[in-house]
Amino acid sequence: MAAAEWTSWRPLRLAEDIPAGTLAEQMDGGQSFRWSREAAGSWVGVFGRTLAAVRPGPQGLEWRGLPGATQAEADLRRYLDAEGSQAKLSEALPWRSDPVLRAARAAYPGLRILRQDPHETLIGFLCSSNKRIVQIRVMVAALADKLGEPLGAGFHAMPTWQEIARAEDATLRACSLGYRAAYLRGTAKQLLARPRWAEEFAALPTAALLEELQTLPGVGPKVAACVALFGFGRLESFPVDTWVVQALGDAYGLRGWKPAQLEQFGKAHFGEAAGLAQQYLFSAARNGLLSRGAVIVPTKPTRPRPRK
DNA sequence: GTCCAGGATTCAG
DNA sequence: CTGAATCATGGA
Repeated sequence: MAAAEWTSWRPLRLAEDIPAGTLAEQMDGGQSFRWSREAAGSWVGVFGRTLAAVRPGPQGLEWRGLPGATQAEADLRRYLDAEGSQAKLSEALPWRSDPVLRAARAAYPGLRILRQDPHETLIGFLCSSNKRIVQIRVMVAALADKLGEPLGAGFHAMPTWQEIARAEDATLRACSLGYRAAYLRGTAKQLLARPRWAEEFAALPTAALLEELQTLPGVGPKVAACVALFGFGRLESFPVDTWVVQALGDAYGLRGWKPAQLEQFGKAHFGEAAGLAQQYLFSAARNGLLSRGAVIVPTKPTRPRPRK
């Protein structure tokens, strides 16, 4: 197949700069499963029907896309919150009185919640249960490559519910979905009968949205919270996963609390942008920056010790 | 071989 | 209602 005909790299002006480390965490930190790192330190991925690449440059973030994709820049700007609407929400988080949040926030300055498509977010997190992020990326990539509409340069859009419903069992099995294949099938079957579901869901207040999402097979409290946060822009949504359980247990002394209790704590403690706080904590915990009630500041990259 | 993974569902009590 | 078992798959 032909090599991608990219536009040249161009600056993407952001209200606030994204440091390279934060960009990596934002593109590959479990919000979206559609970005991959290229050799030159850039990130390439698909969101909606837009193919784009981004990289940190000397003057700030740079991007490129396919020629003729006239909406790509506007789409990317919205996707990355280029206008900075989350900046004041982040500023308003209780980081001044909360040393754990302060450290996590300082570790990933400029980290934002990606504004993703509800459909794509739902598919991604339907695949997410009991899987590592790298493995989720493999599943989602296989779904797109085998079932999604070709976008050129070998990239594909996420499959529609119809494309998922029509797929052969063998095709889904080849995506390494395991028991999650039934989640996708079941949700596809329900939402096929409801083509405007995303708009209908978007009109609901957050509590009702979370409830409605959980009527779908494969969607429990945690997946619903992720879809509400990343796909519907509900910044107050507070997903409680294994990393957040660990972070709140270790660094906040909440060991033994059940997920529902931790969710309530998170919403009460962090407020209207609890989901953004959650993402700071999630990233810090997953990268080993929180432990045992203290915030660990790494001095050197830890290297696995040779074992006998 | 064992254990675990951005959990959800089903079943027993 | 709560807690435990089960669910496919791949990597460490």
